[in-house]
Amino acid sequence: MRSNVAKKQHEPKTASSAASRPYRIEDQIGYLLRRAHQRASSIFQSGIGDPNITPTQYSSLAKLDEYTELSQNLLGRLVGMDKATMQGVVRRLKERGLVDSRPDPGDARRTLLSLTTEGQKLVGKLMLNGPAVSRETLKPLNAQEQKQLLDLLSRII
Amino acid sequence: MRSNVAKKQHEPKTASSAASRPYRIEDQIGYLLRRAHQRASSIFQSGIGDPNITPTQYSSLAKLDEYTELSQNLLGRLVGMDKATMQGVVRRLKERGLVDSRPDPGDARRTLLSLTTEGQKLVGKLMLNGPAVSRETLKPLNAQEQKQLLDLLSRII
DNA sequence: CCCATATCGTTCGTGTACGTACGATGACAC
DNA sequence: GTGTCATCGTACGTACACGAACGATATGGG
Repeated sequence: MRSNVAKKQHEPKTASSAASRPYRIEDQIGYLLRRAHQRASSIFQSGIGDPNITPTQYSSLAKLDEYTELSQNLLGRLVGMDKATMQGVVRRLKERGLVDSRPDPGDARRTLLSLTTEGQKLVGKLMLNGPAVSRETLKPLNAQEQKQLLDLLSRII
Repeated sequence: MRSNVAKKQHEPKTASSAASRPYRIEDQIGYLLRRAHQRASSIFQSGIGDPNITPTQYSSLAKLDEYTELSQNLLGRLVGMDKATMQGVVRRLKERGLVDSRPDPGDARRTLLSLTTEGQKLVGKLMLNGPAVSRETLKPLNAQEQKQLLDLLSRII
């Protein structure tokens, strides 16, 4: 017992002074979020039904389906994307003919975005797969844990 | 009660058949992970002590600090990065003089990576701020919830 | 020994994601 | 009205993340 204290003279790198656990990258929230997000994206890509649609594109299409018409800036706020990022996402969706735009008659700064007929058809199809993608991502957890995780995540956003 | 059934002929978009809740993007695990990861990255960037070090670079440096010398491929596996991604991360770290490399004497395919003196000094400084970054990210939750979240996340990776 | 197979690192292309800076427009105070 | 300030969309640069393809090197079976 006493020798235990004596040995402390040369602490290993991973030692934890005080009561806090050792600081390990693998236990940090940022690291875990990055890894979990990677896995979720991978499952999304293989399960949503169109390998060319990314998660951010999907959420943008879904929001446009919900609201019919939105300014680019507002859409960005609704799906949590920087306006510069939004610009690239919208450009690609327009290039593919999934989204259309027209100037806002009441505010010359704004561009109003909406789904094309093709965009509506696609998002309708993809949203059928949405629940299965979420289910697969959460599969390692039981029902209560799944709910807990969603709740905890939404509270740290 | 009976009229309720009759009305079902024209369900709104957000209707949920059966017992499942309506499918909303904001409640999906992938969406929440993306947003949470965004916030964590933002807190990291402003709190780690060097705005030019990214989360992936930080975890790479920390792992090299732990293992002294690693092949690029193995480092990538340890920090959960694609080898193509790893290549870019390592290139930038070498350009900044934080990481050094030498050919593996026993296997000509491998490159052994290690921290330079400057890299060691920097990672030592940054790791002092690591706990505060994690604490800030988890601040909206109490101690038990924080533990739960880390546990749930590690189980879906 | 030699060939098939696997691994390692690189390169290229695409798509997020963000910071910064810029011009154009709108809103408001004066 | 005119000037100031905020907002909207754009442009550019950097960094992650992944798939695909490639050359070089190891390795195991025959």
